[in-house]
Amino acid sequence: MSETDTRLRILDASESLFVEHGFETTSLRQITGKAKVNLAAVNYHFGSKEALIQEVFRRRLGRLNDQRLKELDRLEAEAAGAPLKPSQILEAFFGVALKMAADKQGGGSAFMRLLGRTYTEPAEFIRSFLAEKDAAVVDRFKDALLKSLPEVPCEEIFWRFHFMLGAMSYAISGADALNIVARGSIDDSDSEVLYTRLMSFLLGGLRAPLPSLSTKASSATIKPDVKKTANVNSTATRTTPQFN
Amino acid sequence: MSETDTRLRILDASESLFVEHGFETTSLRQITGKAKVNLAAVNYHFGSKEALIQEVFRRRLGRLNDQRLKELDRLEAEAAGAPLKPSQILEAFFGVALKMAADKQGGGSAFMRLLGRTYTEPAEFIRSFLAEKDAAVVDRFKDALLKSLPEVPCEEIFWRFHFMLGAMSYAISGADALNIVARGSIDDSDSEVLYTRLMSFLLGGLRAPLPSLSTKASSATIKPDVKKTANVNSTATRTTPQFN
DNA sequence: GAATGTTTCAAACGATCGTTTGAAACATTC
DNA sequence: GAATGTTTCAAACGATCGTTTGAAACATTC
Repeated sequence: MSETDTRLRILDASESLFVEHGFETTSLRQITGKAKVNLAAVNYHFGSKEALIQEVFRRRLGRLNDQRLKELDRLEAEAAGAPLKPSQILEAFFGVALKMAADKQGGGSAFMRLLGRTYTEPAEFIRSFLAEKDAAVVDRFKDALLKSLPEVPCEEIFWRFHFMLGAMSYAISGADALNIVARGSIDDSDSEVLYTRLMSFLLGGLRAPLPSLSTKASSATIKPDVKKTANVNSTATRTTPQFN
Repeated sequence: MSETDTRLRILDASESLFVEHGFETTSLRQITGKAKVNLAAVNYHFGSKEALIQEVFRRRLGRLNDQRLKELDRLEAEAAGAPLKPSQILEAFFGVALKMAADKQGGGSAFMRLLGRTYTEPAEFIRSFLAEKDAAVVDRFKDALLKSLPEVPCEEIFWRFHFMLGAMSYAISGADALNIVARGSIDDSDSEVLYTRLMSFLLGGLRAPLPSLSTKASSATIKPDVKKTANVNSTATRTTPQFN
């Protein structure tokens, strides 16, 4: 068994066990048992459990974000300076992720389920590690969105990006929970269908009318009825009446 | 120290520690230390750590879902049989939740951050416990949405509901992660602003054009460009061109 | 082929976990 | 106010955790 073989076996076993049971509940003995390697191998090859967790993410996150940037580069080169359509940007960011999530054989499927819920992970070192790896990519996509939707304030872009991440997270990892509530009537086996479903939803949310944010907000009260129609779309005029 | 006092101190301490560190990482010694009660008090009053976790949820989830149903009842009584507007339904479901999340003094704030990420919790007993408590409420709201958006298939409603839950989860628990990426430029202190932001996004997503789902989908391939425009809105005709 | 470096292995380390115990303290009942 | 029931307390239980150890096995170097 070569060095890399042992390393890979540990990484693969860790990944699938983390998806199934989480970081804390998964013990090194479970991991080394599944990987069929000696218990001490984890500390020998990775140094610690914490470093192993980071390596599980580093391995896949690099490729995911590289693909995202490559796709964005391609689109921007094609557009030759013109702003991209929102749907193109979302497809580059979320499409690449869902494609990885759908790739059962490459092993990316399990990883994406793990990634989805890790943004809300309580453990500080994981969250900040993840955010650090993503910062550059998010910057590029945020800029593209700002260019694509010039009427939308930067802060609003950030928030909607964040909301979209949440929707994607649940889309990937959530069919289990959804099915308990839906009493088994949900089928998430078809990743293409899930992709088109999610993309419609995300586009609708991203291009929703801007909320009217009163400049001097009384922070305690919530006024659900106050809302103003604003045009969010840059490539055409939206004159649709609002149905709030 | 009365019985209920000890119980309450344990529940409150658990809740805030669970938010901060998660279920598995929080030890009973941390909890009883923070609550200033004896270690054995947890097993005496709750039976086990698992039962304590369930009680933390039971305590607040009941009230949350009761309020949601009460609000829906009120709206439906007002409408007198007519279908509600999608925005009304969302406000009853998500508005009540965000109101609880914004209520710093009542302690609901911490709980909602916890709840948001618990739907993707790996531990089976937590997920199924949660789904069981929510099933009745989700049923009622799903029915209201189906009535409100008769053109939308039931399965699509389920998925969009699920996506919205994800967005809400990130909205409530996610400003930390968002701020690392956004380099501290995000302010989530104003809950009213967050509410209007999220509601715009959710409504946009819920009323997005239906995706065209090819009846015989090749489950491996993803075709991001195939998409059809469909009218989702029930209360008026949407003739907006699509900008995909 | 001896020497050196790398990887594996079984066993043990100290620490911490959730839970249990039995006595003491306290409250309630009659 | 004795008896009974409830709650608190310090201490210990066995189990499991991540990590370390030192020898053995294996691979590579010269």
